[in-house]
Amino acid sequence: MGRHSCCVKQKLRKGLWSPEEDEKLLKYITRFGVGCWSSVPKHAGLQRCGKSCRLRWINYLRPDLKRGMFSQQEEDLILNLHQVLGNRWAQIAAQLPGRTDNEIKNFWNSCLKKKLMKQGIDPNTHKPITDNNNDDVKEKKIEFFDKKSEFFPSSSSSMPISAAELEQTFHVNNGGLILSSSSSMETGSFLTKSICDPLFLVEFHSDIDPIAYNSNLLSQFQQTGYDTTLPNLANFSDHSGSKMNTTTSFIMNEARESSSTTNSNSHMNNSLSAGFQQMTFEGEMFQFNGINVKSEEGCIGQWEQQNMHEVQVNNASDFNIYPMGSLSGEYTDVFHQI
DNA sequence: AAAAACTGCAACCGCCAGATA
DNA sequence: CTATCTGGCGGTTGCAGTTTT
Repeated sequence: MGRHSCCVKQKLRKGLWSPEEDEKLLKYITRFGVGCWSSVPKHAGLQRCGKSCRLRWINYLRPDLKRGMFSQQEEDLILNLHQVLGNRWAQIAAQLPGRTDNEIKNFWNSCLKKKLMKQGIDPNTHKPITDNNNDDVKEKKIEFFDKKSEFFPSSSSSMPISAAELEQTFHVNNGGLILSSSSSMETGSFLTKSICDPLFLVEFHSDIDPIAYNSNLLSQFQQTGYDTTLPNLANFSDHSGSKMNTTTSFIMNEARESSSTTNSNSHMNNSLSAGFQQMTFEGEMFQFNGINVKSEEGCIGQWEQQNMHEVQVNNASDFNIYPMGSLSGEYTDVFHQI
């Protein structure tokens, strides 16, 4: 009650730190280490409050800070972490070595937030911005900026004619995996679907053997009733931004209870009958969860009674893989014929 | 060239929880 | 048990540099 702010005392300096002040603080911390911040100003000869010293050290002087722009990988990670954690900047920063909560918060507010809004995504919920507030409405469509040539540089002559011709909607309650594009998604229409995933936000890094990853980390979920089938990651890109060149296949866990809304214009034959659904991708370019991929000739994706969805693809470009877990919500699903 | 608007970011503020007297 | 102190956190502000008018 009635507690004074730490900087209330008249003699304490405020505002930007001078190089001299930085030097004093750096010298002191280097020599004595981080301890009681309230005593630091006195011992270091600074006219600052302890809180200010702490902040200056954490956000600027700490030797392990990473400087410069955020990489694409960092940006992707922040987006995914924010989707799970919300504005818990300290927790997000803990996953990004060398970055501070303040830095990430600023980056979010000045850049990422605007980016998402430009894409028609609510930065708070990470869901498409809707015309109404009815949470029961599962299918939301967003029109994106017409920058098709950026995203599909090699197939401009066969661009989608309209969103109506492209979209295929269905609900999924157990997606099993989130695949997210590393570049911003700027064309076409998005549809949302529910997910509940067995893994919790683990990134694949280049130094992780994806096969070992599958076998080791998935085992703990196999008693939970989740179907833990995951893609063969050996041929997928790691998070370094390299591209997948080889033909590969993956199995996508699909809905436990699935329902679909078919669209006769779609290239997919997607039926609700008898619990068996099949999607055919015959050498087509399409997007899967924001990934720009091309299916192999004659490839058939099946969405069967067991709720499995298998698609063979090749020539995917620029994507990252995020297994997410213990998360119920909605995420974007995209199927585009190019 | 000058003023206004915009942007990025460092730093402050107030609140909270845990520790301590 | 209560009051106070301290560190940590997220929201916000204000400044300096840049871009636009």
